[in-house]
Amino acid sequence: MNIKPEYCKVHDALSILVGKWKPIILLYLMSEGTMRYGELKKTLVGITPKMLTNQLRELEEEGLIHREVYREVPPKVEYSITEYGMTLKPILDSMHEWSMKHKKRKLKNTMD
Amino acid sequence: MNIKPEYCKVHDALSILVGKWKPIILLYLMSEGTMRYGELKKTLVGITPKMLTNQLRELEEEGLIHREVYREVPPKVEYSITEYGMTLKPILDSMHEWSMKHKKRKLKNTMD
DNA sequence: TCCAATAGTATCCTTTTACATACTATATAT
DNA sequence: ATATATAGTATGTAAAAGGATACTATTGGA
Repeated sequence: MNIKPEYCKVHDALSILVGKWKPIILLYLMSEGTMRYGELKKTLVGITPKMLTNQLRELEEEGLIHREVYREVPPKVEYSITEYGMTLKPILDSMHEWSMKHKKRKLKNTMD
Repeated sequence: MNIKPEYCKVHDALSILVGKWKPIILLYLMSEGTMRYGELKKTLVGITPKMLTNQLRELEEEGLIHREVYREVPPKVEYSITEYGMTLKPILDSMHEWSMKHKKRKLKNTMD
């Protein structure tokens, strides 16, 4: 265990999951296999196109998802989870399990 | 699995771990048991007093750590992990394990 | 009487995230 | 010729997170 946050191993895993929509995008792709841009946009209620593109690009840069472009008109782009992305599943699972067991939702969130 | 990030269970666990120094503070308290403010300050190289207090207060609000004030002069305050805080250990462990296995540190980070 | 030690506050500033809204390119079908 | 569908860009703003630096209260001991 080291001193600076960047040297903390936990920080490495955490940092690639941080982003308002990243975990949920990963979860969807993990369970759906493949989704088109528009499909994701419809699913992630409230996300702006800019934000969606941004989150997808960052996940892609990390090698967690794959972006497949079909050269058609109108355009078609499919996103899918990579094998590497799949390695995050145990982490997401442990968080999901923890939340189910322990998290009493806070008042400020009940209204959303 | 739901649509808005706040409804995603993973988000609950994630959100309480997010904060530049939170995971590392939790890890230290988990392994050391109890630490004084100044001890944490010395350990977390580069943290400002404001930031340290802020992170500690947020962890305390979540019930993850306990703050024990000794009414002495000079002041003495001890921080310790709570039982509830300890429930996060499996998550931190899974992240640590993942990082050890998979994370090839990126170039931009090697210089820090 | 003044200093040291501890656990913070107070203020101001910079950087990073996220949100809102409007706009674009292009082949096909009408 | 024009509208359509899709996957984005562009631009500007607001909110949250984090950083730098200086300051405070207390009191037992020199």
